Order: sequence, then C-alpha cells, then structure tokens
Amino acid sequence: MGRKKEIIVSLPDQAWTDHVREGLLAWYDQNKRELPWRKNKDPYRIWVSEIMLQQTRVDTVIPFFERFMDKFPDLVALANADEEEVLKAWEGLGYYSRVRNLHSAVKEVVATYEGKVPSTPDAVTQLKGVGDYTAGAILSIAFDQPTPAVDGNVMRVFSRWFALWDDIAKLSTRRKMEVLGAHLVPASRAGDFNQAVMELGALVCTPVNPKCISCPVQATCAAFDQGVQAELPQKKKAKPPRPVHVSIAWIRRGEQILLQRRSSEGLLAGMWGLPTMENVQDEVVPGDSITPLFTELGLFVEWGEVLGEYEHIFSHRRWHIRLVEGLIRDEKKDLPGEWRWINENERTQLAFPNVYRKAFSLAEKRRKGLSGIQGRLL
DNA sequence: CACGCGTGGCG
DNA sequence: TCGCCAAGCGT
Repeated sequence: MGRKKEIIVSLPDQAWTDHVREGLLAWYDQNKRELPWRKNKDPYRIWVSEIMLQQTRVDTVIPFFERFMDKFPDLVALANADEEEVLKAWEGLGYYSRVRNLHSAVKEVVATYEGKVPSTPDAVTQLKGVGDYTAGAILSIAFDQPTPAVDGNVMRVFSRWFALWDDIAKLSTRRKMEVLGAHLVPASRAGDFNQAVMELGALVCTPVNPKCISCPVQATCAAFDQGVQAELPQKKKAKPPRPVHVSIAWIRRGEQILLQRRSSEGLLAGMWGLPTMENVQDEVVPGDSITPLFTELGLFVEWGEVLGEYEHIFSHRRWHIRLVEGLIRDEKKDLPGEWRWINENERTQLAFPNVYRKAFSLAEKRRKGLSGIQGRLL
C-alpha cells in the first residue's frame, strides 16, 4: 500500500546481453554518422546538443549547433550572454522554453558548480530542462557512466527487438524501457552503446519502413521473427491541433513597426512578435474600430486593409491568421517595456518565431506587389 | 497522466 | 497535398 507500482520486465540473460552489446557496438563503429557534437566529449557541447535534439531532427539541428557553438563556445560564454542574444541564436528552432531553461541551468552551474557540469544523476537531473533522458545521455556520453538513456528511438527499437506491445506514450512504459536499458548498457563504452541504439533507430529501425534487411540485430529481433515490426511500437495517436482565429496587426509609424514581446509563459514565451489577438476577427473591420488592447496602451488605432491571410500550424494549435494593417490616429503615453517601435535594422537583432517572420515577408511582399500593380494600372 | 510547447521534412 | 512525425520536459 502506498508503494510504487512494481515494474515487471523479463530481462535477457548475461550471455545473450554480452553478445548483442558486442554486435551493436561493432555496427556503431562502422556506421555512425560524423556529427559536430561527436567531435569530443565536452559535457557542455553534449548538453547543448541534447537539448537541441529534443523532438528535433539531426539535420535541422546541425546548423543551429554550429552557430550556437561559434557564438557561445563554452559554458561561461553562454552563462554571461544576454537572454535576448541567446533567444536569437535559437530563433527558428522552436520549443523556445528549451533555451531559456538551458540558459538558466548554465548560470546555475556557474554559480553552484564552479562552471563544471555536475556528473551525479541527482545534480544533473535537477538542472532546468534536463529530464531523465537528457541526464542519462549526458552521464553516459560525456562521463562514461553506465546509465540508460531512453528516448523515442530507444523505445521504438526496444519495442520491436523484444516485441513489447505497451503504449510508449505512457510513463510506465518508459520506466520499463529504462529497466531494460539499465540492464543492457555496458560498464565500458556506455555512451557509445546508448548512441548505438539511437543511431540504429534513426538509420535502420525507422518509424516507417524499417530496414530489417540490413539490421545488425535482426537475428535476435522478436518483432522481425513474428513479422510484426510494422505494428510496433504501439502509440496512442496525438490529438489534432485546435483551430484558432488570430488577428495580427501591422502598425507603422514612419519607418517603424510596433512590436510586442510575448509573455514569459505559454506559447512562444519570451519571443518578439507583432500585436496578436485571438478571436477578434469580427471586430477587425477596416475603417472603424479601435480595440481595447490598444486603448489600454493609450494607442488609438484604426484598422486599415487586410494585408493577407495565412495558416500556421503549431503542435497543438492551428492559427488561421488575418494580417491587418493598423493606422495610428493618436498616441497618449509611453509604451510599457514589452512594447517597442522598431525600425528594420533594429528588428534583425530581435528573436522572432516563424509565424511572425512569415507575417513580415507577407507584409513586405504585399507592399511591393501593390506598387507593382499600381504601376501597371496607372 | 495528460497536456502545452515549434518546426520542417517526408512518403 | 497533408498527416505523421523527431535524440522530451515542465506542470
């Protein structure tokens, strides 16, 4: 009563384990990709790469990682950087709280651990943004500790290898996989072994059309033996993104544009953007209305023409966007800090998520397009 | 446990 | 074209 649910998982015997470790490590030595974070075992570089790789493909991460390392070559450089500069380096990579957590954790390492990434499970896991997987990856890859590192790849590989039908979206399933991983990971080359399983998942044991024909563990794969590799892993389907109607305001004052820094919590936290309103499209009528949002700012805005409409899909929201010109009629007071008038040069210093970069290009294209049409008509 | 949190690539 | 996904974490 009151104790944790026991994890039941049958473990392979020692001879089998020794054998598959050898095979997998040999395959890894022959087939591993040369990746920028594999050049050395600097815990800082491993850490940054693991944060970037969360829910993100290797090919997407590579250029971001290179630029990030040029800008912040070591942990102290990152700790001393301004948050704006750090966010700018993450611009376009998504899941922006990752980098704010990383920045905060790196400062913590400077303050508490003399700038050295801690190497105990408790200390690493306590770092902001570092969960069980990332802790295991850092400890095994950078510090050669025989810790499991169970991510989506590993769960897919294990699900097939051992024919496990548990839903991998469940926490209890991941715990089970961690028990397996802890059993399989060798005392030496722990990091290579963990990366070998992930590399196998990325290159061979892929989500669709796994390349079983060239798989180094085919002979011991339960799913292949039963012909069920296409049905594994079991995973509950994600809910589709919820549609939302959003109005985005393009408000100019001479050469300047009105920008708003988004809240430090929630969607696109801490990023800069254009003034954005949900579910007010009916109120955005060219020629008349003034929204309450701008009234509070002492800003009197008349809606102008609709510059364009587009859609932007987040993981959980589908924004149906109407980009509307706003015409400043009067200004009463100074703007609060999260609001700024910015010209085009200053804009390049700030970090914007893609949804607003699309708005910029649409607004600017639209301006050129209009003058082009006018030129022809007149 | 379920949900919030981005983006780009691929079949 | 579009649904599905990819090296998760915080709450």
